[in-house]
Amino acid sequence: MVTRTRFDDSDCPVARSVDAIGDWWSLLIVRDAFDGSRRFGEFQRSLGVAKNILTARLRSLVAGDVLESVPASDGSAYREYVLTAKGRELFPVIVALRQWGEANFFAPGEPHSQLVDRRRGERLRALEVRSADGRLLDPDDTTVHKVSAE
Amino acid sequence: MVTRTRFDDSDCPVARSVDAIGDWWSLLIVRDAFDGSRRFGEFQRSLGVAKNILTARLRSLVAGDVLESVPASDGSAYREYVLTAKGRELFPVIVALRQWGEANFFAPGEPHSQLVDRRRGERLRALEVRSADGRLLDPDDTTVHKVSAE
DNA sequence: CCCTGCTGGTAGCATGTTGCAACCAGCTTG
DNA sequence: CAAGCTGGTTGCAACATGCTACCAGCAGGG
Repeated sequence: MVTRTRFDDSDCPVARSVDAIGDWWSLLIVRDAFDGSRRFGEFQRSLGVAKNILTARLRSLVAGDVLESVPASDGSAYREYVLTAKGRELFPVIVALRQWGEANFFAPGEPHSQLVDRRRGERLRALEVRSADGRLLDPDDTTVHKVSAE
Repeated sequence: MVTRTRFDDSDCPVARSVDAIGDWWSLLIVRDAFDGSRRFGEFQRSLGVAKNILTARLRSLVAGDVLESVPASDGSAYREYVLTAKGRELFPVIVALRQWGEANFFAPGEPHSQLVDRRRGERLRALEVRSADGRLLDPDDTTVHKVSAE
């Protein structure tokens, strides 16, 4: 078999997530969905992706219950793609990638799109990994357990 | 051109991040690196990836300054791959993906690897997106600004 | 030093996936 | 009712992925 390796049976949640999002177009589609895009054409113009690819990605995101296809809100006969509850839970993932990109791929002052708090127009606080009792954690402060059953 | 589309000149930090990490394997390599893997063979056994693919991914991660290649710590003549500072900053991304996967792809009680606080052995707190002044934010509480120069 | 195995790759080939462009059917608006 | 939008599908060419075989340098025992 030469198909792309799948990770949907891995016991690592990271692997299953990566498998579900499928590819990077999918993540950018989700980003645009958070940003308000709903229609096929909106995604297509925003991303510049080929339409057949977009079709395939939207289908797989719908199949994976990240997006759902609903009747258009403007009353026309077309359809719209909106995030499901599961899809909205990807918000921290997108924010984390955004903050990593901002910190590492832009020169100081270089123009870029920025996610801000709507109420005050300010940048967001950097994401923090914390323990159950609230201590700030570095990678070294954590370890991976195999949980066989609980 | 039929090469995979690149996003390294996009003005969206999410797109540049996606471009830098490149593909699924890369993210799993980074996950393993956080988990303590250092040697080519460790990554290869852990991921089950073909060696030519692993070679290419390691090279691109090194080129992207996510990993660096250093002399082996055991004194042998081989090399090891360790996360750079930039690579360690991916920690929230991995944690976010892990939490999303845990919440959405495992039946209750289904065995899976789990990231825990080393000191207390407890699961981590869920990541929270917060405003600069500390309010908890939903996706709807945020909006994207184009910043032309600042 | 010599043989054997381990480590970390490279080379070649088959297949899958991506990207582009062309095409098309159903809306919908003047 | 005709022209253009919307949301696709199809075909083809190029590239990426996966598998297997191969191979060079190190390591360790005898």
